Amino acid sequence: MEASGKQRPTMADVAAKAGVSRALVSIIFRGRPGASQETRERVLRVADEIGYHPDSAARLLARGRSRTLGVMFTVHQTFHSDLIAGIYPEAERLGYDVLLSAATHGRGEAKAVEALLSHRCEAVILLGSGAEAAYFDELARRAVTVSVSRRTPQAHVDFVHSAEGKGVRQAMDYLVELGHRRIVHIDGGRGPGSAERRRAYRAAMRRHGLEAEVRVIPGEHTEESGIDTGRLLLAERDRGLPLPTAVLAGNDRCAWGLLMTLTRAGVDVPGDLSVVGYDDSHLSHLMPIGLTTVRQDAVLMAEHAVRFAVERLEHEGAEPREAVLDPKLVVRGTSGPPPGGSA
Amino acid sequence: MEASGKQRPTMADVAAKAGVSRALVSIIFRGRPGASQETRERVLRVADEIGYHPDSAARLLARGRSRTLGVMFTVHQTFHSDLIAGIYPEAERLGYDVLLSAATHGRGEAKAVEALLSHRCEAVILLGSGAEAAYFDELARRAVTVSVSRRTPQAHVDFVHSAEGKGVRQAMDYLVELGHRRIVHIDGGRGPGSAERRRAYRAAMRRHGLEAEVRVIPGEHTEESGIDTGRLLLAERDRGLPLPTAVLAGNDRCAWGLLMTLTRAGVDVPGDLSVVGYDDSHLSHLMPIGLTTVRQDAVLMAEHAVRFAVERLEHEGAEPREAVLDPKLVVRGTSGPPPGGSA
DNA sequence: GCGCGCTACTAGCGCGCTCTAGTGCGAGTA
DNA sequence: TACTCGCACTAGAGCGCGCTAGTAGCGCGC
Repeated sequence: MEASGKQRPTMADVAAKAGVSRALVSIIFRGRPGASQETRERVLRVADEIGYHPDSAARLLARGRSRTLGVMFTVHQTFHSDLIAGIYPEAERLGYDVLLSAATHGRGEAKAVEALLSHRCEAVILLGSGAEAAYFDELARRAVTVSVSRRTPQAHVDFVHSAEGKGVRQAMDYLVELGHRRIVHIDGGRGPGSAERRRAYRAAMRRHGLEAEVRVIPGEHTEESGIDTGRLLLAERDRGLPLPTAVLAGNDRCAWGLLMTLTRAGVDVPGDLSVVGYDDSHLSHLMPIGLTTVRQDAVLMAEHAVRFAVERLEHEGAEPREAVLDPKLVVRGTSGPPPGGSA
Repeated sequence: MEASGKQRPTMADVAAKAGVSRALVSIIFRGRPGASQETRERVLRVADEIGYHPDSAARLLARGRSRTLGVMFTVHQTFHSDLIAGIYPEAERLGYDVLLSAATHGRGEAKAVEALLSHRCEAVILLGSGAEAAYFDELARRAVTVSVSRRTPQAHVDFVHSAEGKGVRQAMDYLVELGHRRIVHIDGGRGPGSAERRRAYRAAMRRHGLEAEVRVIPGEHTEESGIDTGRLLLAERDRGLPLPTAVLAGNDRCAWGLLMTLTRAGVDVPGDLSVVGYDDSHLSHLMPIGLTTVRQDAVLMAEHAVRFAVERLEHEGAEPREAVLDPKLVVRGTSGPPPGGSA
């Protein structure tokens, strides 16, 4: 057990010790027919004894295919964690390996993706990528590419996202029905889905005859953004302006920041103001009074993404596809009728 | 651009097109001396033209060393995100690649680690592992192993963690000095560092002559745990029992859940009750009034972990080491004097 | 002219595995 | 007996690289 004498045993070691050929060991480890039951058991036992574990790198090099999916995600994006949790089981079910690479501050998406590609991922699944169509296309030339959440219609890759419009519409209809009129939207800037959500918000307001009340506050998909907006609204209130009666946040993280800020300042949610999020990331049902939010089913989205990738890999020449999942409004504790029964 | 004609170009392609040998291309891509400036530029240009990118799998197989660090983390653990963000730059600085593998519900640590190992990671960095000493030892035989946050003294691996005792002591001294006496601790169950924190809490209470007030509420390092505790305390209050004046949570996530629950129920933090977290994960300064917490410097911890791994890899036979970083109490908005000036 | 050192480059083996094209052998068939 | 067939197993090429041990060519000193 010296610190660094870690000579990994190889197939040849197993073969020698079991008194068979290397090829047979390979057959056995791949679970192919062509070995008798006894030999199979003996070889596996020997392998276990000497601590043999197959080497993916060599395996992956030897067969042309790597059967590996690369996933690019952004650190601290809670919804990405939900997606990752859904990707693993589906990939495993289909016999694929998963490699993760994170984009962080100082390590851009491109770098994260490059790492995946250089490890021979056959397909890349991008979670909430902020890249442009040209980049998607370039990527598509190198590997099967699936973009989750971010839709860039021009690009020649698979997309999985939810029908942002429908989600927003449900939320808006719900709020209006409760009597809200002063409904503000914090948008997600260049974040995935933001443009569609913003557009749907505007459309819904118009449809309900509330165009005069339309107000989009620029934001991001971060807690900071919600906090900033909270401060902004409180400052306005202190200057005598009325608070909105409902806020549709860009995503759950933003809603959360807003909620914290307002609640701490004594604003009663949902008594004084309703807050609706977007994503239904695992945080939202954790909030003590659950967050009313538009649910994107992370597991379903993850499964679609994996399946798209695998199908494109296994059936050559398939055209890129798009999965548009129906989001669903989940009413929890942060929403209710506006103060005074109507705005 | 057919969907799946992705024949990656190889070194041989570059060599042929540039009219040099494969070996020279290799030299150039490794940045070794032995090629003239012009040839270097020409080859790189050609490589770029045909879209050549080196293949890690082959590279890794060819040189014995993979120069790859594997990182096992748990999905949804915010602090792990902070650590990951710190690991990348340090690894890159030292010329190492990083592979991530997540443990999720249904995909245990062992599985996540196995994936890393099979991709030939030379070292494994475990973030907040819940494994036992025996597992660490077995792992240590297969690869250099560094455990972050979780300390298991018996095991023959490197450890990076913070001086839990010191951190808790600082927090407790601070609270007591403010006049708190009814200080409750929500522990982290089997979570990393919990045992030490619990012990330190008890010791501090005793040292301040408050053993009669010692109260440890069993918990976990999750938001749920904080929420549950919050409900428990509120229920007690409703039955006429006094609230504690301060709560030392197991980590920030737990503190957060508690904070949400209490705040929503109208408890004034820090007026009625102070809350202190642990970790200083990026959430804590995001809370509208920042969370008073014990700061573990994620970046520093990450750097230590990477350096430990690399040093063990490059200097054979080095003995396992332990880095104990000093945590530091960060006083923000969730703590203050107890109601009435003293408990 | 010769050996010397230096730079610029090449030949070819081997990393640990997969996979195609086999070989040997006993049972079944005519 | 001669043959085919199927099963259990093996030989060996090759995946894309890294790397050691070279070679070719050139300027230099004597």
